[in-house]
Amino acid sequence: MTAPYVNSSATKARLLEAAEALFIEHGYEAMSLRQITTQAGANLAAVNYHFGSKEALIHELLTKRLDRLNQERLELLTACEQRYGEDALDVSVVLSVLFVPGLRLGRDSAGGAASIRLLGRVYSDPSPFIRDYLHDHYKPIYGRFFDAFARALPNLPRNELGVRLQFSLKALAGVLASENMDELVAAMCVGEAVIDDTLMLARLIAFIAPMLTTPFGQTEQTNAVKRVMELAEAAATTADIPTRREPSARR
Amino acid sequence: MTAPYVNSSATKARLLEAAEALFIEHGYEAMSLRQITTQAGANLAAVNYHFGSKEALIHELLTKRLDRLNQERLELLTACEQRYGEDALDVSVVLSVLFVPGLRLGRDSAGGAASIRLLGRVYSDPSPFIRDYLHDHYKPIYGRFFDAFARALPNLPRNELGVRLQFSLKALAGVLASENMDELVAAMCVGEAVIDDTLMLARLIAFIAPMLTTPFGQTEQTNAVKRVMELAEAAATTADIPTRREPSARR
DNA sequence: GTCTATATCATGATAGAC
DNA sequence: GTCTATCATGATATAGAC
Repeated sequence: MTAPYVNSSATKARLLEAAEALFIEHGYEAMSLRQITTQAGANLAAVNYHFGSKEALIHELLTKRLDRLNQERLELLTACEQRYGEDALDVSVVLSVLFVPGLRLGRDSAGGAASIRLLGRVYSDPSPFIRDYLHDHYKPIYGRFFDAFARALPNLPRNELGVRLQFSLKALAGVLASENMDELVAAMCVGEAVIDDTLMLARLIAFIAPMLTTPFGQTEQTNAVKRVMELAEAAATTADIPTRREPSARR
Repeated sequence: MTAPYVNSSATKARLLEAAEALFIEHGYEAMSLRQITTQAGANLAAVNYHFGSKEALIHELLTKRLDRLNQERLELLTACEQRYGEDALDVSVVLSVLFVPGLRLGRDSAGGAASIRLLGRVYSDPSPFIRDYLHDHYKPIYGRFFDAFARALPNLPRNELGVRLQFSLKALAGVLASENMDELVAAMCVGEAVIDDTLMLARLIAFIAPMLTTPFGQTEQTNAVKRVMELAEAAATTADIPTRREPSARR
């Protein structure tokens, strides 16, 4: 019911399809109207006729995908809270709520697993147009999920949670944007009986969750950094002045 | 001694400086020769005269920075192994060895903290030219650090270590590429007496290390994913067909 | 409504005067 | 070494034929 876009010609749909593939492959700046139209078997001017501009095309493309994605995320979070209780959700569950709709998005698309890379592209595309779009369209759900994480991590100050969320999201963006996600996923699940979506998401969450849940103190890391810094300083000085005897060494 | 580049005119140095700033700010594709030359106060043809092409300019820029950076990383790793013993290095120390030279790189550059963003740009730039460059110039040090991590994590199979390293590096790239690294770092260190490099690196390592050290099993995450998936399926079916009883779903 | 042809602009690169 | 002038190419966007 409710076909995705009703008032569109076949070429318009093909343009969206081609644009999505090229966006995933090359990013916003690097994809040209020529590539889009030739890959869609349409005329060069087709994009401007059907959408008005390149930006408008991408905007429609992202809106069609991400707005629905975020809507599903919100509904799923509400459903989880109603089912299990607001304060009973742990970090893994909230992360699942964020990731499961992304997987479902990839399911009904042509690309399949490639649609997850669409998310990675969007998160990491350097074009300001894409950044602004993300900023605007993620604001509404950010606060909602922030609260969910805050309840799952009651001992974490809100400042700290904000920082960790920022880090986690950027780290996730880096992971999703990778060229060879498929190989990574395959290698990730080596030795497992079946490579299904559940396992893949579980591994991804097992990878991201520790960034949020790891305890506070970093005295161990501070000591490590200090020791290495001392060695680096020593090496830098002895590199210029070779007449030195200490075992600190210069290579 | 041995000045970095001896046979260069002043304008060539200014071109490199301007190119670096623009590369950090906008990335490879988005920076134009016109921007570079005007910002350097040079003529439009200056880049092609001094370097031969835009690619050659970036290549020289990156080589000047990253090759030295990686060299310092290798030397520092060797120094650490000699000082503390090959099998005594833990994950935090090896990560420190990777990060400390990056910080020193930023120290003597004009940009200061901006030079860390140079690394982020390089890691996340979508241009194939940059990707190829990274691939070629990081191969030599990858094996060396892989072995170091393998000794620090003796219970981790090599397959698994490879996957986790790939993930960690991509996550790090996502973090470093962020537009607002400065704010993040500031927020990251809120409540601390002094915001120095040591503390910043310690926090970064405390953030990255858990991805490598977190124990194996993900049954908890698998359960979370399964529960959320069930709710998602249920929501999807009831949304379209309110009169349905089976939980198997049709989409 | 759709596509052909074209306009306008910016890019990287080159040739040649000085 | 540096500059001006120019090239060929590819970018987005528009006018107008059918």
